[in-house]
Amino acid sequence: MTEEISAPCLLLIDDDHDVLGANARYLRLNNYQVIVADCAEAALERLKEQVIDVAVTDLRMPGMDGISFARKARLLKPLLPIVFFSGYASVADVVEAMKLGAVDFLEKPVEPETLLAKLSEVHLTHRDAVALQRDAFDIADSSIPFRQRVLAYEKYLIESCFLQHDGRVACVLEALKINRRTLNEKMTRLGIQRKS
Amino acid sequence: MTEEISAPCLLLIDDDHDVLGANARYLRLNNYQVIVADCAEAALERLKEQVIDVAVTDLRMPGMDGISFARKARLLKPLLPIVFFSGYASVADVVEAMKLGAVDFLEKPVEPETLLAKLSEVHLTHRDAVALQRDAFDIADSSIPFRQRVLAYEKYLIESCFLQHDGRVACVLEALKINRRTLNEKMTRLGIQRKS
DNA sequence: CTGAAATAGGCAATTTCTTGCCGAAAGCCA
DNA sequence: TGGCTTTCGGCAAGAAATTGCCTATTTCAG
Repeated sequence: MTEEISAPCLLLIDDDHDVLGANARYLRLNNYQVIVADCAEAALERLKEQVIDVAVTDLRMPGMDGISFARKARLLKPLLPIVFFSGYASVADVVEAMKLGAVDFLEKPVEPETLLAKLSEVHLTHRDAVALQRDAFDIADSSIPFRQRVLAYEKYLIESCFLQHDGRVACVLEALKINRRTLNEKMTRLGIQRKS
Repeated sequence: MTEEISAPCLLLIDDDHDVLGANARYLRLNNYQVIVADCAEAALERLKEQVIDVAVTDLRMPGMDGISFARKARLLKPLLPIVFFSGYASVADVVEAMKLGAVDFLEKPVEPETLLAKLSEVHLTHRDAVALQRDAFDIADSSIPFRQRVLAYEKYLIESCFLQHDGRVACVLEALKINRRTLNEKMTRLGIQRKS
């Protein structure tokens, strides 16, 4: 397993100090290392100076809003998972946020339990097919080397094939018309784990 | 330039026949080749048998809804740009749709002009992805061997990189971080011709 | 037309990938 | 438990890809 055991580092952004404090406390109790910021500007500073695994931000804040924050954050950390929450989000807001690569958009009031559940989901799925597809297919980022992209694509092909065939190796071999040893080799090389 | 002059092929899905017909007419007048489907099931059939550049679907439909459609469509065509529209979308709906790779989510009523504008935007930003799909995925109803797919992907990567860099080999080498000899070898093997 | 810069390709050494063979481990059902 | 099926991995030969070196060809500005 390549699971990291260390506490994931979370950047929590909310202009409401009470909510911010309460959520931070709850998450700290649940094995998160939480960094708080009460505005987007401060959050960007934290982002520059620390290694952050995931950011959770309010949409509407005085000063810079969540969308603008995400836009700037993307420049700093292209792959940072960002979770939004807001009480009065329009469809356009949500679309914009998701286009900026938000992993989810929660509606206020956000129960700490919900947030926690969401975070562990993020932790689990972020490396999954979606991220892979991004590596393999995102033309916008032209800075990814050829080899890396091809490998990401191979990984995506194999993983999606496993998904489609319910994890049966034999079926995958048949579908991809690939030698079993080759598949095994590639899975080892690409770090693909079979999940039941 | 390999610009295609042919009309982009659009798959329009809506269970309301009146709206469907009206939009289809309008788009056809504006140089789109429009294929209509009044339910998701029919749309999937069209997707299997035809080369589609972009799909536009209602969210709420009797039978399979837009989200389920997108989920299945993704398996067939990983890169198909899908535009959703709906009158009463919840935040969760929009999030789900965007996670499935929707390029946008419009709110009903959708003015034909808005849709048209959105489509040309999609056409601009997804030109490359659509090209890849043609080369690497349209042939692929999952029965295409692994190796063949990877080669198609490599070919796409190289060709699109040449497009982006105006045919300059040196720039392509730099962008893909690849050895010149390797690039030449691959181009020979993959049958890639440089065009000025 | 001329020379510099960019690009292509032959050759060969080296590296990497593929894959058959065989035995072992894991999972499953009666 | 015992046998059957599925999957995995070490080993090694063979196949394919990578890449440096050197030279030929093409392109382009002056």
